[in-house]
Amino acid sequence: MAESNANIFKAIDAERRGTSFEEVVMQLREMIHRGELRPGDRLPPERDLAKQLGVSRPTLRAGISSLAAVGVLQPRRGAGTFVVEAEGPPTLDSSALRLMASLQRFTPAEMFEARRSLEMSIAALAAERATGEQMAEMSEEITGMFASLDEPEQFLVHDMRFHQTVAAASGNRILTALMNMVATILFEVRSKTVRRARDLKESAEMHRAIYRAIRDRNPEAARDAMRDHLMLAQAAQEQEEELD
Amino acid sequence: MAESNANIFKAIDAERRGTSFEEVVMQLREMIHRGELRPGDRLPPERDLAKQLGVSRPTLRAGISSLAAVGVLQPRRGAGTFVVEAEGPPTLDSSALRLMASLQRFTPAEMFEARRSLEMSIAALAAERATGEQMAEMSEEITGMFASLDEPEQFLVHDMRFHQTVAAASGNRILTALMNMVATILFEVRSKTVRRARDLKESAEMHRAIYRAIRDRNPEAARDAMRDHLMLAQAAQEQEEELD
DNA sequence: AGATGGCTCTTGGTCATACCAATCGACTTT
DNA sequence: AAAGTCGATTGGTATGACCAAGAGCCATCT
Repeated sequence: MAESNANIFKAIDAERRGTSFEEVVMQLREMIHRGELRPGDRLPPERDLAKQLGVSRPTLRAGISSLAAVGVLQPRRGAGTFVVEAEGPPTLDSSALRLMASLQRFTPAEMFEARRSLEMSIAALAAERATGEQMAEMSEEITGMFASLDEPEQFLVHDMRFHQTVAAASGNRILTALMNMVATILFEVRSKTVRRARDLKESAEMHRAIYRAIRDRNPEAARDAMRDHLMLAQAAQEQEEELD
Repeated sequence: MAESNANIFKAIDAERRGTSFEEVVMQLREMIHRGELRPGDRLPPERDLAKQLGVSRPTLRAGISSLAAVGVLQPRRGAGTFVVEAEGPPTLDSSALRLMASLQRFTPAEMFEARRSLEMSIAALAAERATGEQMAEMSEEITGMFASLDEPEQFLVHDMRFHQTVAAASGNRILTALMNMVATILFEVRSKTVRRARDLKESAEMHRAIYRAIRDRNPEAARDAMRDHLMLAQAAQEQEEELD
């Protein structure tokens, strides 16, 4: 029969021809990859772009939604759709990881361990590469921690900034982005539990140990200090959760 | 004027009321987080779900597109939309990282370094936790490498499977997922360059060194062996690129 | 002349509706 | 009973319209 022939052809032709909207996503990605779209650029209006790509506006919008979901595009009503600015610390959208955590039932211990692995590597790299400026910034954040031992909220800000600075000093933006992904999720958990001021002084001391190791250009010591710090932080977190 | 009053109220009321389609995404995410939607589950038909959530079908579809973009939902035409099965190695969609690489101009050296950091941690963990079964699997893949020294394509398959097995043995699915993200992108680069058979034997030997360290429950040795292996792989890759 | 307010146009956000295409299942036929 | 067929279900796309929020222009007022 002719129909079975058609099926055969379909099977042969099974080069996974994506749906039309996947085609749009691919087109846009390639435009970005080829540098035709640079950070901060504005895309043509949806109506024009849809015509230009030969698809309907809803289809185009589905593609834009996908790219917006991964944090690459940023539509602003009335203004246009923009390629996201690559400013500040590189951040990958953590929603994907958060959803995967829900689906696969990741344990907090697993997440802490992942963060520890990332930050230990980052600390070691920072010890090799940190500039004087970055080290000064770390020092300032530690000073800020000691100055806010009785203001947990403020302390947390300095804490996060310190880790950001170390990550920047590592010179590896990918590790930085991955660390941010994991840290964001852990932070959401942490912000739910009451922050007790008890351990803050000890925490600040451990940050100082990390800083000293980096300042002394001692990667192994930096790695160990970071491990000690995060192990303690995890223990404190788990202790707090038991009390709820 | 009444209008300026309205503006004032608007400013006060600035509780960042997300767009309607973001509301949909949030609803779906919470359903997943609360366990109402489990891996493999099928969502209600779009027409029904749209009515249920009080939005139009295009809006709902935009939300589904977003979640599909991060690999959580998987629409199948004619069948329905499913929550993705959490089977096999955990894999986060790498498109986000790939796009970020384009936007921020990540260097290959940076990506190699990120992979190295991740896999060194993974190897150390695997040395502590690998089961006998997993070690046997590693051994088999190494055998496969030696058996395909003159078939680069086949060798590469065993290579990748070995690293997958080590990652699984690490017991940390987050690190595994992150490693896969980075490795996927590097693999895309690698598959473009011609694979020369010259170094395959040496590569296989280094894999064996990793395996032995894991078998001996020696985390430090495993970490070092993994570092040596990936450093050499990077050097070989860079050498090949010079020849193009 | 400069600043300020409002107006209008651009542009993303939403909706309703219709039709196409792939899949699945029940029914019919052999 | 097995296999093919047809129809219902369901995601994919298209058209067209309207709403809402910025942005920029212009007229008015100071």
